[in-house]
Amino acid sequence: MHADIVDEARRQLATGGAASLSLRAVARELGVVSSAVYRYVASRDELLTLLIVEAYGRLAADAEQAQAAAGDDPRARWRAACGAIRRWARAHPHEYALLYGTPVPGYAAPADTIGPASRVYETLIDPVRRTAAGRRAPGRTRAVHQMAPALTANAVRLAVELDLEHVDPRRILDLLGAVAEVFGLVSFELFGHTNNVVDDHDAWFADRVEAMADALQLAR
Amino acid sequence: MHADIVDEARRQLATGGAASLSLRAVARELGVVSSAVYRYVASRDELLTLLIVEAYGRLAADAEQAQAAAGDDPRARWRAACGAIRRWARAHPHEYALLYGTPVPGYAAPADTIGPASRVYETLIDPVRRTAAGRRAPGRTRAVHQMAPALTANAVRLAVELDLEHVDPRRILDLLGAVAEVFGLVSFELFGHTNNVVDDHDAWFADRVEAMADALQLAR
DNA sequence: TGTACATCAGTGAACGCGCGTTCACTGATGTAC
DNA sequence: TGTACATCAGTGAACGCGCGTTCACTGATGTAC
Repeated sequence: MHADIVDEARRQLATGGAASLSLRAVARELGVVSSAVYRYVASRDELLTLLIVEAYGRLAADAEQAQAAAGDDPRARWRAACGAIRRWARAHPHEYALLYGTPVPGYAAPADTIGPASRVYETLIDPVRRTAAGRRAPGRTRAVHQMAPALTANAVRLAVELDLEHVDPRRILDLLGAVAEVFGLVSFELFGHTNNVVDDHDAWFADRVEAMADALQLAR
Repeated sequence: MHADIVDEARRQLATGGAASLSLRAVARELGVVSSAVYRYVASRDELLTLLIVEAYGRLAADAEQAQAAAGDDPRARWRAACGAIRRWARAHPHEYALLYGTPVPGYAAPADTIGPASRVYETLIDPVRRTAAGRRAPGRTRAVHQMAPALTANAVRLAVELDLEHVDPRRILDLLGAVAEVFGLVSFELFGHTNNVVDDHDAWFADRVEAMADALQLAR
């Protein structure tokens, strides 16, 4: 029953978005009186949290699976993760919006959502880690700007936490930027900001993924 | 009165987000009966459209003004536009979310919003245009991946439409990616995805802005 | 094999709330003669 | 200068809707003796 509730809630989320998800509607669809769902779920917010955690889990599972199928090449793994994220987002736009769009007003994401969210990022970090461990791409020394000391410290902290000890701080910041770009690209496409701008979104995304791989100097 | 309605609506938008904007609440706050606002506004959706158009206008005005104050240097103008966008977003998070976050469910943005939205992008395009017109940054020939023919066509079309005729198609696509990254960075920060990851958001954003300027080879 | 009891999933009614939108109306203002 | 009229901003009541949450309850199931 608990599972039925979450399933039905996900169905409604997929149809109308988080705003139009209601416990009453879930109960109605399940052929049960509205107060009955309170035996299984404490409140609407708790249900929302369940949906968020589950959505992160599904997205992460997709990305991980695609990445596993891509073999050992860092660049292939980067492509696989990016592609899986975009594919999942297009297949589940409202769930994507719940995770990466405007936060639901009045809803504060509890700590339970941090872990599942990290699993997604992990797939984007992986190719950089593998590049660092193995041989690097032919070193192109770019004339880059100076990095602020505070940023370097931040990058070093992340390197330790994310098991990227031997990665250049510069590249860790580039990776953060790339992550933001990946979700920026997907959000732009999904939320309609590229209408009349981009003709072929598949090609566009693929091109950007490759450009980011270049910028991150991922090994081929 | 019409102006009072829009003002009050914006106040409510700023407080609770688009979801909790109601005509009744606006009327209440204006000390007027709820049906009275219908003399000035046809529906909630129309009011929402007004707010969107106005928000784009304010954001664009901010960015343009900051850019004008930055002088002629393309890199300075890029920094100014990016900085102004982020500053505005942080000052008006709910309005930012209305423009670049999850689309309001059941609301279809009419064509009136395209123009104002473009004005914002224009400030990000400007530095590339100026770089192309003037001298370029020292040419670093990057070993980049092949571009799909369809994408080149797309880039050429955009070049014509955006008055970027003499800009390399490759750079036009890089610019699109940079635009996505700018809004991706701001959204990540605003929507809480960088908590416990980024320590100093000011420094982080500034660094990425510089990195994008490097990637776009903006003239200094 | 049969009775007494506990468990607990689901009921039904209610509370109190807010919303968008319509519609016939009042009553003040300003204009025309 | 004074009356008749039109305009139109704002009223008040209503329609019909949906929501989250609480609470005392029924009645079927399964267990214990």
